[in-house]
Amino acid sequence: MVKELSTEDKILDAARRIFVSKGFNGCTSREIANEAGMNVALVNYHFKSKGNLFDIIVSSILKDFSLSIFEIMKSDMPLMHKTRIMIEKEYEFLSKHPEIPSFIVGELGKKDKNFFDCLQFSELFQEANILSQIQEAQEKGEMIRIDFVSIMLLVMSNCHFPFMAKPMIQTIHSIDDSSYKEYLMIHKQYVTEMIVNYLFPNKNKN
Amino acid sequence: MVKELSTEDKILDAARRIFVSKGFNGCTSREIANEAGMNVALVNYHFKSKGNLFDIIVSSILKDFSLSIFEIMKSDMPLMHKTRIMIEKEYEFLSKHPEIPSFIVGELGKKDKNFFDCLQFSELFQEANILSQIQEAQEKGEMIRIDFVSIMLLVMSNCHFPFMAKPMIQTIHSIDDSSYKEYLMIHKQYVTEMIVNYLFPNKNKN
DNA sequence: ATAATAATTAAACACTTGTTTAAAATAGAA
DNA sequence: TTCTATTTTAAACAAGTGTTTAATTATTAT
Repeated sequence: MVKELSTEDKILDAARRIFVSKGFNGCTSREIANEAGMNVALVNYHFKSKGNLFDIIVSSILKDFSLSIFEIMKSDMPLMHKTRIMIEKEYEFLSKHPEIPSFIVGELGKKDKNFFDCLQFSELFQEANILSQIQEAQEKGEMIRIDFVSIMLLVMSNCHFPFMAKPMIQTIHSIDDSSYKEYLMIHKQYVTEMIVNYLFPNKNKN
Repeated sequence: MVKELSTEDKILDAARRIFVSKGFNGCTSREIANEAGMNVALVNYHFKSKGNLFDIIVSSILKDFSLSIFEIMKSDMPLMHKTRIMIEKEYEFLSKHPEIPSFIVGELGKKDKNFFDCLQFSELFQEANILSQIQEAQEKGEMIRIDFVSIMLLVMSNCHFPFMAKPMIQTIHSIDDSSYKEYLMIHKQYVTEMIVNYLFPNKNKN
């Protein structure tokens, strides 16, 4: 028993698939309508324009993208463990949505509109207890002195880039999609150890 | 005294600027011709088509992109120093061409054609003495056991991503281009220490 | 059932796209 | 100069673009 999606949801699903894989300028309204199995005019009937539809998809993606991270930030875990889990969950999320990093970098960088504003990072940081937790760990000497945004940049660099670099790495290694997934799981271990060792140099070995 | 470029070079320069900042589908032949200060038909007279011009630009960029790295690989330095210099030079190159990482990820990932083939990585690795150097360092216990491509992925992740993430970080930090450049220089230090500490855990502190 | 509203369609609209054509301008060689 | 080949231009071309219109179908409320 397949549950039938509403017309709007069908369009949103199709639009997300196509926008993510081809970009805003790499696809047409008709292509999205066709993927959703319906007429072109319906896309503009339910959503005002192609640009408006794109904005909706982008907000949706950015929301998904930031949700898992902030859930972990808010959680009540020791900072080192939190860092490990953050990397773990990020690889998990990106394994399900591997095109998102390339999409964000490729589509959101060159637009005039700034999509990142809507994320309201600062407020979310305040809400999470992560900032005071970092300060505390640094005062105790458990963590090196480094600002929060740099930490996030280190984590994101090592989580997102391996997914973006897939075409290149696959060419070098001559491996298929399945083998690349395995390769990513090994790389995740390297990344976790590297970052944790760097941020928490005095940690107990176990 | 300004030296006048040839028509073809003027078109190539304009095409590179526009392709890099807007992508293949984000710009038009007329836009490129206009940027070069000439007629549309001239672009197709000197270069067969928009697609052909794009291919030429991509090869040129990929060549620049891989050149500096391979020069360092081939050089006669101890492995740890080589790693430091590689990160240093990569940040230097990307500071001059900050849009290249986003361009490569955004444009080369979704194309049917595989642009990375032409780089012939394997042959270049053989030519450089880096592989045997790594093996030697690992047998001596100076370097952890990790394959070369993973090392490169670690280095590239931490060099390229910070340039791609510029729009996002600037939004979070509310900083201008100049401050972001300073921020990158600090981040480069973090990255260098983190990677070198991880790859060469028994190194002498100085 | 009937009227009113919403959803869907095919067709058309005005505009931009990459590319080509044919004429004009320029340069070089005889 | 005159002839020839190359370079440059304006104009046109067919195809594709996002969007709108007007007519048709489906749904809902009375």
